[in-house]
Amino acid sequence: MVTRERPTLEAVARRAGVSRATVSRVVNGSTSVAASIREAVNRAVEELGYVPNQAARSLVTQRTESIALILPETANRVFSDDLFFPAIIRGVGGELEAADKQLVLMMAGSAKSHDRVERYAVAGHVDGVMFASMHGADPLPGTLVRLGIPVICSGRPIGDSSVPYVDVDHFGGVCSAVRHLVAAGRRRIATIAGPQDMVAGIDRLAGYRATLEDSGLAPHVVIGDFTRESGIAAMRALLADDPALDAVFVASDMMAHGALLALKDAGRRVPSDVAVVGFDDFDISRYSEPPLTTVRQPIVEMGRTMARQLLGLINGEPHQADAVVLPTELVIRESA
Amino acid sequence: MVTRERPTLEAVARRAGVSRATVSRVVNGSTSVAASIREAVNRAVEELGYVPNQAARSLVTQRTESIALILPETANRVFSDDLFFPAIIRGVGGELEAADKQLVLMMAGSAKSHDRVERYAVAGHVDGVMFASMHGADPLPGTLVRLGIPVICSGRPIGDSSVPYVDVDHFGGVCSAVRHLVAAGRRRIATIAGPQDMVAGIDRLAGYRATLEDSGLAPHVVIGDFTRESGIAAMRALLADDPALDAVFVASDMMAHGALLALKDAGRRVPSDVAVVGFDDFDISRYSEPPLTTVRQPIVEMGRTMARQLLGLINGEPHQADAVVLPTELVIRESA
DNA sequence: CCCCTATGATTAACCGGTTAAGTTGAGCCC
DNA sequence: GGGCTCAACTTAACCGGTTAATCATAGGGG
Repeated sequence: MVTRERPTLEAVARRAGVSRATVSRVVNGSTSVAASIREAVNRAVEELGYVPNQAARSLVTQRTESIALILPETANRVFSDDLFFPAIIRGVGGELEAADKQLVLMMAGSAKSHDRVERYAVAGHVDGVMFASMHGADPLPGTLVRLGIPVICSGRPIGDSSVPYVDVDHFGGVCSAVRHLVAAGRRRIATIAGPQDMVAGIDRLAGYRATLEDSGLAPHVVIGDFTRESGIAAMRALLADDPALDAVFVASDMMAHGALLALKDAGRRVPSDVAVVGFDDFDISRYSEPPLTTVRQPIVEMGRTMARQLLGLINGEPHQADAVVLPTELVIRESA
Repeated sequence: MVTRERPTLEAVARRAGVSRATVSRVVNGSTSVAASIREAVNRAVEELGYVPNQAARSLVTQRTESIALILPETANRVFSDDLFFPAIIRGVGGELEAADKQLVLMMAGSAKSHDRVERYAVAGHVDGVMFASMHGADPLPGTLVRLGIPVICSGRPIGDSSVPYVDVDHFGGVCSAVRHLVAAGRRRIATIAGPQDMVAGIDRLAGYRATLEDSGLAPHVVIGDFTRESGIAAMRALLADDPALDAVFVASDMMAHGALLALKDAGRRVPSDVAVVGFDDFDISRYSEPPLTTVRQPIVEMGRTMARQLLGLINGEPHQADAVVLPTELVIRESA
């Protein structure tokens, strides 16, 4: 493995017959370099195939040109069944690429890796940190903010108002979903809620409760964990509790798919016996049996927005919004 | 944004009453440091909350402790419908975390970003590079290898035998799948193949052709692109060509799901009228209607193996295998 | 008792850039 | 022509580590 000698600034300078400082200025596009010299330097750069050494540059600029995306799950759980993180990565990746920043991916499930993430960020290995969808009241984002590290969360952080975030309008989306069910004449509307240690789970349940109360209907809640399996189990539990239910709002498409399977298994027809509405609008909901009415949340756009906000923070742009909330939208298909 | 002063080696050295060099040796776990001094240094490190500056370290060691994973698709296509990349990331991520290396994610769809990746790797920003599932005969991996940069591909690279890779036994998996169909008495066995600029597409089609020939049956091929939509379209085309076909091997689960939808739409029953076998064993195949018989490939394990092989290369371990091929396995459910 | 060696610490050079401060020289004005 | 300004370049200090070379000290052998 012969890691070939790479040319340094010094080499370029010698070849172009100027000083290191001048080459540096040319490379960084500074003004106040005579056109003739600039050309000579550029030619030397070209001929030698010079590429700046990022480590050396970082050492003095205190910038790494890379940002971390923290996925607060163990590496094993992330991606197992979930289409959320991939979509976030897609949005973030596109935006960072355009800004010529590198994306460093970190999983932070265990307490040990949680530490690792903190040390890594504090050590200045990245210019900023983004947290994707957190559980519970994680103190890490707040800690980093207090240390002066630019941070953005996806999803309003629980219990720490000092951390800027990007989220979607869970509440509003759920309200329009549940109102849709009410308007269709459904009266026994249950819900399969998400985990209650995540904002997405909490807010969607709150939206359900509020709308039901407005309509003078009684709530009927079972909690799931956003997986298809939990959707199946939760649907069975709901049916056991209330065999006469005529609708269910499910807090994620994956669980909704599980619910559809369980309903079919129980001999219920969708939507004639039981109407089903999901939340996410993943591909899968277009192809489920029947196609799923669901609340679309713009996950890729959320990733993009997070990246944009973070880049703004890093560049010290003023008047950065502390929170950005993206709209959700009810997509009506056949299940309700 | 008050990026707080971080303590340096110098500060720790002063506090512990020793030289910088000694602190460096303690931090890097070198032997030949007296226990008493080691303790004093460690205490100082603790008290000051010292974390080494990676840029400074990289500058001298020529190591960055991070490795790149290249996803050779545009940021927009990756993850749109595909569960392959997430699984690779999961495997790679776990293994790298254990080795305390950072994962830098790069999308390399456009020619421009292709360049960017090359420059980035050549600039020594990463200690090694992994390519996930490539299209066509991409020269980049070979280029990097020739420059002395450790590289591993997922999937045998087309047209460049100098690049080490990790792959699965596409051919063997497909053979057992098609033999299973033949053994069940199917005689008009079609296939929906994958893109023919990818090894996964090519090898799976080759396996199909070989097994069919062995059995004295006639092949019937339509090409898809691994998406569900292409599976739907391909299945329709196959049925139009040969309404009497009694089985189809589909080169990916996503396309197989599309095929199931198209078959249902055409009024065919699965498996009684038409048997269907997929390839991948994604979650979705357990829950399709009917559950999908498919060839399981260990994608997460592939990611893990790639990471392990790359780490071996980076550490200059001898006798590194040039190729690792992981086994596939036929998972029989209800569709065939 | 002296010299040699082993052990463990320090000194100082170096990695490859950026940038403040200093130098040079051309152009302008009186 | 001399002094001043200003643009354009060079010099040199610095970022924060690693490590080869060097030095100090204690212990052991003759």
